[in-house]
Amino acid sequence: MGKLALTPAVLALIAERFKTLAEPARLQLMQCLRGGEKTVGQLVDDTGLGQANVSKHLQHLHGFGFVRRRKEGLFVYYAIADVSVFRLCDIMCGRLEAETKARHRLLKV
Amino acid sequence: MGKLALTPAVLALIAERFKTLAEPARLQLMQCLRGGEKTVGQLVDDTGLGQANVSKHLQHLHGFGFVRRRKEGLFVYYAIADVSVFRLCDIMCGRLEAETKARHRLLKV
DNA sequence: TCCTATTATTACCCTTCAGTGATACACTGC
DNA sequence: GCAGTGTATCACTGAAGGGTAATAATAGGA
Repeated sequence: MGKLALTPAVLALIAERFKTLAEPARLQLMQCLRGGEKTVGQLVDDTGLGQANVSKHLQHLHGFGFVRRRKEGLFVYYAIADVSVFRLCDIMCGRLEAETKARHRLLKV
Repeated sequence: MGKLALTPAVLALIAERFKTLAEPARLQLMQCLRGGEKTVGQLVDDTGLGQANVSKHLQHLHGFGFVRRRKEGLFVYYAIADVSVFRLCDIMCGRLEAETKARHRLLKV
């Protein structure tokens, strides 16, 4: 594993960050930002979520360093701050596929 | 990214799995299982969590394929079913360290 | 069979948090 | 200044879920 000792305190920090990704709305926002930086309004339109809701989720993502923000006039542009998120999702997708295959095996046997 | 299309439905499934890891108690259990399979009682002793609590978390982890179980007499042995969890934690640890460094830079500048 | 040990389940309390409408704040142009 | 637009915050509600004590289910031994 990494260099950090996985004390309960560190595990709590890690859990906190997993929790940030454990929300469909936030994953949807990250997904929308894959194409490049976007304003809050664009994200509201693209996701169909409420404006207050999007703003709150963006604060959350920003607080944990998943996105960065850039203010330009009236608009605030948000962008992915760290591509590691997609590696995380990749691994989870791999698990999903493995689960599906396992279910298929169970049904066939 | 992976081969799966990241539709809202798939994102919900991914979020569900992140949520499973978004709990210090469950991470602690996984961490305890790194040394090899253990009984519920051993996990209760090692973590200091309540028996009902541990059992519930194990059901949760098992439901999403993070651990596997083997019954032997009175005891039930649980073990890690998929090492990808540790890759996920590794990435999160990397993010943690990056955050710490960023904070240091902010304090020094 | 009865007793004991291990694990799972139930019922409950309580906290956390997503979603929302209203409102406040920030910026631009008139 | 004022009006209008984009974003953030506040206050509130309802649902989801963790922790726990009590109880049930399961297995082994006397």
